[in-house]
Amino acid sequence: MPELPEVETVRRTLHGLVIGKKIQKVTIHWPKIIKKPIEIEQFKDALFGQTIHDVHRRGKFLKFILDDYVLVSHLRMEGRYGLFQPEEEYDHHTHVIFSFTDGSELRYRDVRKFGTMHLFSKGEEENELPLLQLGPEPFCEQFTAKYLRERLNKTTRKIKTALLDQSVVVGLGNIYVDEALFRSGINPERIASELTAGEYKRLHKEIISTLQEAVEKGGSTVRSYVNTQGEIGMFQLQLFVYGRTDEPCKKCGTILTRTVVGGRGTHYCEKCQK
DNA sequence: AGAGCTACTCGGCCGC
DNA sequence: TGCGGCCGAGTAGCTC
Repeated sequence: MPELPEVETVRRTLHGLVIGKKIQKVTIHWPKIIKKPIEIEQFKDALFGQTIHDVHRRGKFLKFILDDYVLVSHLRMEGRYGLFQPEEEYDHHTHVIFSFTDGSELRYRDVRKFGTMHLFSKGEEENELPLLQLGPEPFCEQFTAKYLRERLNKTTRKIKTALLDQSVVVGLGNIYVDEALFRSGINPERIASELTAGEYKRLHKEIISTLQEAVEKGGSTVRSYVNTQGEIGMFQLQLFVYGRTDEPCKKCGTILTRTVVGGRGTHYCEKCQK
């Protein structure tokens, strides 16, 4: 389940693989991945002859910057990209293939078929869904503790649910939201409006540092990798709480608790998080 | 009218 | 072995 650090790692790796490549053909095996334009022949026609000039990221979305278009791609839980040669075999989970004029192919594989692609004329993508209502990037100066507190101090939602809302701040998913709340000492079930200014300050700091450390590890120590399938992936990082139900807290030794918040499996320490 | 729910997408996987 | 239920990111559409 790629969140901001994983998507950023994929972006950096993709950048080195596909910049300058010109699309000669697009093959689509599962049309429902393509959300815009609805008519996939239009999608293919638009991409024919387009060169990939850059790969950007907005929240958990990848943006392929082409001559006249921007391809916005979301990996959802299991979407993966990989660069291949045409003679390499692919399985039935490979749904979209971009064939380049140099003979290589960028393939999109997605076991659950949840991923999406939207094609926009250049410049229109930020003004339409799915990018339109995204909140600030966690590393931009617009994302301050004051912003976070003012954005959430009237909501009755639980803090975890609010932080997963991409219109508040982009990039957090189920793993890093649990990690950031642990590091902040805040119980995920707390009502967002009931957090103190001090807690918002701590939370803001830990959201940034949790994501920043993961990006740094994805980019250096841990590194992105290309698996045996030739796909870009990332090694799992050291986590404090996510997926550690019934294991001891790394700070206090208390056995970690699992609950469900907003329909999401939630991992936390009852002693460290108040 | 804005906020907050629920359904929906999908298939691997788990438990009965 | 077969089957129903679960999981999850984001959006549409609903309710209040």
